Amino acid sequence: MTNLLKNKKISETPFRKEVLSIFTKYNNAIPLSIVEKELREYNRITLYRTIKIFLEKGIIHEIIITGEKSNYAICQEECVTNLHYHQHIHFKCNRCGIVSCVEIGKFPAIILPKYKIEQLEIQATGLCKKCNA
Amino acid sequence: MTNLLKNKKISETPFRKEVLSIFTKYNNAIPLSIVEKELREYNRITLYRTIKIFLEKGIIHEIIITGEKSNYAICQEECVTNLHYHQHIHFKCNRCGIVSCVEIGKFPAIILPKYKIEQLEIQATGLCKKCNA
DNA sequence: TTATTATTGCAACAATGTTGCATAAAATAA
DNA sequence: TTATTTTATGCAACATTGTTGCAATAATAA
Repeated sequence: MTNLLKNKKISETPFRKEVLSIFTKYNNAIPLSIVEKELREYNRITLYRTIKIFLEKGIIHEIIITGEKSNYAICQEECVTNLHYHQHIHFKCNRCGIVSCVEIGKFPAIILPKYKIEQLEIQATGLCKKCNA
Repeated sequence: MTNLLKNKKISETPFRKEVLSIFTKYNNAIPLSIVEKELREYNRITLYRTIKIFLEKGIIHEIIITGEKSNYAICQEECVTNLHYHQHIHFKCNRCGIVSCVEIGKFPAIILPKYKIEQLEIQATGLCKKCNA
């Protein structure tokens, strides 16, 4: 995390640092609306561009659960730019509403005859650890 | 398919029949832009409302592959309204661009300790049957 | 055929996202 | 450190996507 921006070769500006710190603060995925609330003041356009470049550089990744707004979460180290081969599934809790990346022991092998699968994304909804307790 | 609209208890209008026939014509998922192209003329608002009610009534379902526009496909019979427990995965071909529902023999069992999984959605990208040949 | 109910299309708006360009700030070279 | 180059920011303006109230119209039920 120390100097993630420089590592990814993008300029370190106060705004980008602030947005990054918001993502690091949460350990689950968050929608843009939460980023906006955390920023005391911000420029809409700059925020869009910041999100865009963070996505491009593999700093964050986007999680779209059908019927929900986009959520964003910090990428783990194995997340190479533009090739998000997740070893986790994306989970949305129907009770608390939190979207998170859940590590999974062994990723299921899906075999489709004659197809070539390059990327796999698994999304689940239900009750999270806390809400299921 | 004969009288799907009446079965789902929504009025049968010329426009709805036309939109439905477009979805039936394709045997893969299609984005709104294709529906628009197939309709010689249409009202934007009515189309949105038609898609919305088709989704609500379980006539079509929405497929959102990260980074892509929404695609829509006719629901199979097992698709009960509001509870799309797919026995297929959603596949996007990186070469021809087509999004489709691919039937899968046995759905993988994903177990997350302490979580309760209610719905599972699996998305894959790669090369489809045709493009991989 | 008539009465009731639901759909359509218009106008107007709201939310979300993009682009060109001048200014300001950050990174790099001297 | 300063000067130069490169990149980011903010404004204005626009594009796309989706929504709502309401009057007119069409579909269904009686």
